Amino acid sequence: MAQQEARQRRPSIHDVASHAGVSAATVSKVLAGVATVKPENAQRVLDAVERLAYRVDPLASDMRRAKRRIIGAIMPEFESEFFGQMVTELEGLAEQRGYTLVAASSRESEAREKEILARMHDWRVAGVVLAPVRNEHGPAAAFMKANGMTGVLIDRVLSDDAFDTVSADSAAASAQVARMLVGKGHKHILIIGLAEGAATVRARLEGFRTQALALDPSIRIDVITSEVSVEPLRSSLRDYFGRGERPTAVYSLLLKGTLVALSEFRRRGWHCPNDISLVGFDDAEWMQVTWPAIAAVVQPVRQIASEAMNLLFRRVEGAVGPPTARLEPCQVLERESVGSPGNGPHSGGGDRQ
Amino acid sequence: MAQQEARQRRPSIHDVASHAGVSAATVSKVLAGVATVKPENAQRVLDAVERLAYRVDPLASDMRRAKRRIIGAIMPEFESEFFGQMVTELEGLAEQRGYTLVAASSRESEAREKEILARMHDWRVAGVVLAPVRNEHGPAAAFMKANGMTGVLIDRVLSDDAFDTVSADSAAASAQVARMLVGKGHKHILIIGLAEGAATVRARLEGFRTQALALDPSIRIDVITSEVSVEPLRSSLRDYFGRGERPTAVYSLLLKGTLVALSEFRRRGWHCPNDISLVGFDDAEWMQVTWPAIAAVVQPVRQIASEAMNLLFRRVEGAVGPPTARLEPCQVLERESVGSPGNGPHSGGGDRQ
DNA sequence: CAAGAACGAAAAATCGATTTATCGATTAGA
DNA sequence: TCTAATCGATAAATCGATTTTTCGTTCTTG
Repeated sequence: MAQQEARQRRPSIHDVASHAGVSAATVSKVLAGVATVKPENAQRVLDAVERLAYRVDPLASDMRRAKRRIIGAIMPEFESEFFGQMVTELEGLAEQRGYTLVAASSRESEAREKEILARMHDWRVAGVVLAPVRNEHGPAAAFMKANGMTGVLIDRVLSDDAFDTVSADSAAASAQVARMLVGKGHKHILIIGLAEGAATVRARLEGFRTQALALDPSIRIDVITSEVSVEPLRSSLRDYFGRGERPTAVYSLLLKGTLVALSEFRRRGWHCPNDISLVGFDDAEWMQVTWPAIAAVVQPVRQIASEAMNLLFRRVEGAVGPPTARLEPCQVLERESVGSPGNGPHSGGGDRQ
Repeated sequence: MAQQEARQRRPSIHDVASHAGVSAATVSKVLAGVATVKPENAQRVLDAVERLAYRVDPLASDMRRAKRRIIGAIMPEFESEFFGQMVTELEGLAEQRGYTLVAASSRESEAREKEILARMHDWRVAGVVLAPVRNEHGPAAAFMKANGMTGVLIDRVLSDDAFDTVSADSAAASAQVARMLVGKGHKHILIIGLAEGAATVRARLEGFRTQALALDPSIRIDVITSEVSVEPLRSSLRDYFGRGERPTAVYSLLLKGTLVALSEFRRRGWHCPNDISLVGFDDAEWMQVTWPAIAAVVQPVRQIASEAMNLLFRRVEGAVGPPTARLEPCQVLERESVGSPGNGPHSGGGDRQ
């Protein structure tokens, strides 16, 4: 009977206190490592904790303090490798500091983003890592500002006047892609992307354009973007190729664009890199096992996550001062999907590494 | 000053009460929709709630009840599409019921899995959706049992004597793959997988073997598995091909195996499906844009998630009775990576759809 | 030896809600 | 008319911790 009861209800701090013959306050102090406890009593508390298998209730523990030991994370999606890794990293980092990470997906919707933020505000999270759907000027960031929440913005942001930001150095990476493509002799390059109204996309675009034109002013750069989803992008691309445009290389500013480009190449029977070269922003595991392997810009997920958490906890602990805007360097992987133009179309598939 | 204070401290139920000229208990009742409140007072409460922009603190609200409105989800990883989608689905489902989902990654470690579970127990979660690293007999499930937690096991499980289970019907899907491959005339098939000690893997293996042998008793089925990680699998596969084994088709029991197989094919310059056919368990977006598109078994993520949550909440609400073991049907996508054997090796790369 | 500092621990207040017990006023029944 | 039942609302207990306040000893020190 007693056993069953013990199995049912978790022991509280008072159970430990009575078993140890001290008050609840003393138990709390021992567990918090406060020195003003007689060693003898401390030992008895520890024994009782051991015997009852007592563990503090984080929810009750968080009740009293204004900032709870919870960190919120909002990602546009969980399905991609990038955000999946990001959540994993953030989770580990929060855990290391004794915090619990609550992650939610905005599913690429700004309305949902704001709702999630409101829920997290209800939970009185100590801080939020927000990867906005569009950019730092969305309603979510405004909500955070209006409610005095502490947070860090990552990924699709450049800089903000209220929050620290951390993102990949898109412009530098794009410039490197430009050097690679122009260096290979490409003179007509197509860039595809989802505009998202995002400063990041513009940075990628301008980073590329500036560098490419600096290297070769006569270069032709076409741009196809879509405001909303990937499907319009797909049809625009189809139209573009349909009316006879023949760039020798395509640079996709985002992963989904890379998939779209590949599937359009498929439709037309074009092979990389003989018929056309391809580079994509964002790496994925499959890109190195396909034939050809796809050249990609690798975003420094770990660095972004770690830097974001550092900045966030600095603010959580009360640091003041103007917000910082960090850019973490990317790595550009040159793989088989990039070659020199003019090898002639359909020159056979025998190009191995 | 007062404004700043108001901006700093969130209004509590007592603030609402005093603004409405009633007691906190009345506010609580109005918000809970209890009928024993004078309409006039209810209106005043609602007005005060509106004016102060009051929102219930879920943490305080959950304090009193034994089961909090939190659902825990433990996945082996977040990086793959399958588990990413799974978390997204579970999150939405929990949200619909007014619960908060706390997701954590066990990072393929049983030790971590148990630790996470202990943390969730500390949080007094109402229930847990656990996708175990190995199977239903691991230490995590034992912990749940020992502590009387309510939960549902998904994915790498078949059935359990304590918890409801939901997983894809691996055996049936594998049988379908067998019909596909045998029907195409394959007589020497290699199966690769990570054993994981998992009943699911065995189900996939046996489902295939049974069906294949039933259709053609003379068929040769080789099996390569690795207990721990993918790297041993890769070297085993390399050895296998190295010593001259030439199956005409490979069936990978898991996504990572599909990637390994593809990269080995690459190394040897083999093309699908002319040199060898390939089918993988688990679909991914990229599989339909590569050349060739990779045939795959699609797991019914939404159905698994939805069924798991239904079962879980039934238990949370107190349903008793023997645990059920659900198997959700998969879909097998026959794509270009599967062909008939004997088209001869290296017959050129011109095989388009 | 008495007054005060120092120490350790218990008692009580607190966090923000929910729920139970209590209480006052109105209405019904005898 | 007096008691009992009913209704609506408030006060108080509760959840499980933490933190502040209070209190009783012991140890100094003048």
